[in-house]
Amino acid sequence: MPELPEVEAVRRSLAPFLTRARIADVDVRRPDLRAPFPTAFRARLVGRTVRALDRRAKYLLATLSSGDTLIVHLGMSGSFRIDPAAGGAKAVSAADRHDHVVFSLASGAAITFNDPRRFGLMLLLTPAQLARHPVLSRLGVEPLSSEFDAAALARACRGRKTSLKVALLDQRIVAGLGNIYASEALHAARLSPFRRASTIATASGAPREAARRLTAAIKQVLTKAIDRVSGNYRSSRFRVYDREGDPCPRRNCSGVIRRRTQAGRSTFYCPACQR
DNA sequence: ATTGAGACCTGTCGGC
DNA sequence: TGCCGACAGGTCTCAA
Repeated sequence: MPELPEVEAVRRSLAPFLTRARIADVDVRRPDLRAPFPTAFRARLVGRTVRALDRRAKYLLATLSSGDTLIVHLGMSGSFRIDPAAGGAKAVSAADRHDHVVFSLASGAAITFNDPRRFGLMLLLTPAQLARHPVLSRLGVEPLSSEFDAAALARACRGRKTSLKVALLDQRIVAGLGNIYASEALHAARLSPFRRASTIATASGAPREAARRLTAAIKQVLTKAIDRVSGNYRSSRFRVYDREGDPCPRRNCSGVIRRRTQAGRSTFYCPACQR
């Protein structure tokens, strides 16, 4: 499920339950996610209050009253389930074999982390560690922030010989884009996924027209996706992703969506209107 | 320094 | 029905 829009939707759904909540208990059922669990994980969480729940790229960051930050990455298949558990009558949902961590809150609510593929990650960092931890310090600009503009994208792509699509998946270039929205944004910007990334910038790194279109497309695609995923809106999935063989959804384009592999991942694009 | 390939792990789907 | 390969929304590590 998780690229930036999905992670943001998860953040929004969890925030009302977690913000200012006290953690009453933590049950780690499977500690073997992508990285080993922090030592004393439970001891450092129980009794703490969650001050804020934020997001950076595809990471969720829960700031605790102790000053530590709990970092969660959903990997490919991670999700959270909320059991509001109105006091007493335990209407707790059935346990699943991929329920790996259960956070019990003082309110009686339970927040369960489920992740079949176990590519997810949990870290517990002190403020000093947070400031320099590689998973965060290597991330590029947040695409929905005002810092992200055509100049920033062009600078990041300058001199890059990889394809534009592969560059968009690089979290150092745009933090939070994944395989679906990279394809979607390139289609919206009418840019070929196979172009060299460097072609959106001049030799000195200044933005070309393509960089402006791509920046706007990324912001628009992500913003719409957050609305859709958050359930504010129901629209029908994606314009090109997983639509091989369908007609191009662009008005006045008679192309057909194709699929090709780049860096081991599927890219969906319209050969007629993406240049 | 970049870049691509492979690895991690489980589930699902289509074809035979 | 059962088996098998291909594939899946992510990221890390390693070798060229």
